[in-house]
Amino acid sequence: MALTLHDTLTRESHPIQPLDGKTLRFYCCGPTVYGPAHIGNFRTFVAQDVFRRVLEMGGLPTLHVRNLTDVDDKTIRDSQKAGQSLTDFTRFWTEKFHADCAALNLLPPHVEPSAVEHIPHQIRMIETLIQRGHAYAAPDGSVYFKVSSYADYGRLSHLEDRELKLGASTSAGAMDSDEYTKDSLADFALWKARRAEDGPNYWPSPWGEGRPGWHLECSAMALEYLGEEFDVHSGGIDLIFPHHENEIAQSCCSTHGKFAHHWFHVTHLMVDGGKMSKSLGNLYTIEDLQKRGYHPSEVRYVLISGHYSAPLSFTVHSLDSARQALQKLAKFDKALQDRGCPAVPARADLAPGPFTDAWETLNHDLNVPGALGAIFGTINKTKPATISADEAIAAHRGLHFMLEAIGVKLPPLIEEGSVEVPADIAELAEKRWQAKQSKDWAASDALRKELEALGWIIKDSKEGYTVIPK
RNA sequence: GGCGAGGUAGCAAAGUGGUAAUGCACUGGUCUGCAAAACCGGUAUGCGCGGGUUCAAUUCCCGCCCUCGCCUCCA
Repeated sequence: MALTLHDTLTRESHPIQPLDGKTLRFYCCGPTVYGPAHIGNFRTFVAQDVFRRVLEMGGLPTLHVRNLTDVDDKTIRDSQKAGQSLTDFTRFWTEKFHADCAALNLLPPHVEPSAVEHIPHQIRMIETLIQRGHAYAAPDGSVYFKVSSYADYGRLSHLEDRELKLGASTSAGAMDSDEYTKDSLADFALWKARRAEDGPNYWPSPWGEGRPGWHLECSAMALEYLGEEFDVHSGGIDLIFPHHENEIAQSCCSTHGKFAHHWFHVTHLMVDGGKMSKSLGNLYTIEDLQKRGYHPSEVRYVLISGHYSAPLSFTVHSLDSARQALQKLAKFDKALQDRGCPAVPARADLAPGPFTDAWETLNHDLNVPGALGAIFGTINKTKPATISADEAIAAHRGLHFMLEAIGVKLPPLIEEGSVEVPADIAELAEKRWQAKQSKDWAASDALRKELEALGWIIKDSKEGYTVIPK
């Protein structure tokens, strides 16, 4: 079964088939490591992770490249502010990013190149662009890409004649002092001349000391690890313009290839009805949510619960909903284990089985929410206690096939003593048990209500009771 | 102004030219001293608004309203 995926460039869905017939090669724009990534950033990385998992579960090997932007205005500025070397500063945030990725059950990319370690590659690309007449050095030592030299500029974003529209934007960027030496406002920097405020962060180049522009690193590293043409390029929807447009221009003008054949863009996570952003202060990190008692697996579940192409409304409450949904999955798994299924089925045994409709839905433009609906549909009509042993095994393997495809790890069941009960709650619960034993129903019920008001539920059995959070 | 996405039950969110998945929440029943869990059932005559095409539209077409994103370095 081939995955079909919408392509930003053609605005149509296409089956995903590897250009080389063997391995699906794709590039994802990675994080700028100058602070903690927020869950909006992670929506994109999670969607890319699902993309990769679906291909691999479908039997297609992948080559996944995702860069680290560890040299740019923000990393340089904030490392200096922190009094650290750029290397130490970006290493710290890279490690934090990796920890968050692991917590979210993201598969590590096969290659994770660092921009600062590929400056020679970027310089080589600039030299080629200058030789071919697509770039020029300005008097101050910066180098710019000449947008007018590339006829197809704007094809991805459908933004053309951009200069005519300048002024419509409220951004102050265009007036930045950086931009003074450009021939045209549309031109963008390939190499930025050293500035005093960059401190020790500059590198030698044929045009003087400086550092690479942001857009260039992705073109250079994609070329290095994926070649002149590769299958899919992905990122957040806001990168379409100018970042991806610029990448296309740089790559197509410096090589003989067509660069990425398919563009996969993920729409933003919405919070408070708008885009989550640092400047608006409505930004959540994984750590923020962990402090509020949520597990990253619950965050992942929320992030995949909307289709990647549509805005997804995030609320803290949605994490509670995710927790219950995950419990439902875990309970189904437990019921199948009670029928003799292994805790973790062998990967080689995984097959969609009774979850085939969910698998088909997932392969239709990565429809995770639709697939989740189909998964629960199958669960609701599959009664572990009454089906045959073979059916139980098939259901178990199918469930785990789907969980692997969407990257969901089952949580421990809440009833299994995974939550610590505070001493005062335990004491109240014991008092209620005593009241119940002496058949003092009034006192027993009063204590139950009291505990419930405190957020705890008593679950009685013949031998005793357990206390679980509400 | 240009380009793009979206408006489906309390919340979230799929979907389709043939009469609305799923999760959470809520709720009725069985069970239980009462609960919980489990199981059985219920909860949008309706899919932003107004027209049109059609035997049939939430799904196609036209117009309109609203929300959101991008328009130079934001996933």
